[in-house]
Amino acid sequence: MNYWLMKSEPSVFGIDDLASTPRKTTAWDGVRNFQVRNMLRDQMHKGDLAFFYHSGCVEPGIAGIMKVSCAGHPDSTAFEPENPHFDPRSTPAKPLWYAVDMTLVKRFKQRVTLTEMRRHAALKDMLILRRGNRLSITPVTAKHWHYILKLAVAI
DNA sequence: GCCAACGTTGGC
DNA sequence: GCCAACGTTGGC
Repeated sequence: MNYWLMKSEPSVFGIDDLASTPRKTTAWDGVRNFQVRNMLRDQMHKGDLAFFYHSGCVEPGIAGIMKVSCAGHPDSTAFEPENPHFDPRSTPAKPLWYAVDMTLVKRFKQRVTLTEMRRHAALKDMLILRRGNRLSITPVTAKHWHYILKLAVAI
């Protein structure tokens, strides 16, 4: 059982969008970074939990929890010429890019903001807090996961 | 809108 | 294989 943090810009797709999606489930597709591709393809397993992180907005932070409802599968948006994520290097026979399906577990009543996370020494090693980190998905340790859950309740 | 960080591309 | 140029991310 692994824990993850997954970024999305709420102006594109936020946690409220996921909540209003049928079965509260979406394909987490369009990732075009090889490091993240490897996590999607090889390391994210059904049942893993992930924080839904809002980036590129007024108050960046963790908005809630999702779970992996389907492990890595070829990202079909790469096959669609009309899709902005189209990549001719990827074919159904030899897929280059992968996606997972994510299902909403819960929305936090109050979000754990980036500012709040920075205030806690216990979280200082989190990849998301590291300067210049741009990976849209990062692994989260069990220790950090549970610490943030407590923050989410306490705030 | 600015800028740091960093991945990708392509010429050599 | 090197490295400059370029594009993207994302906090501020």
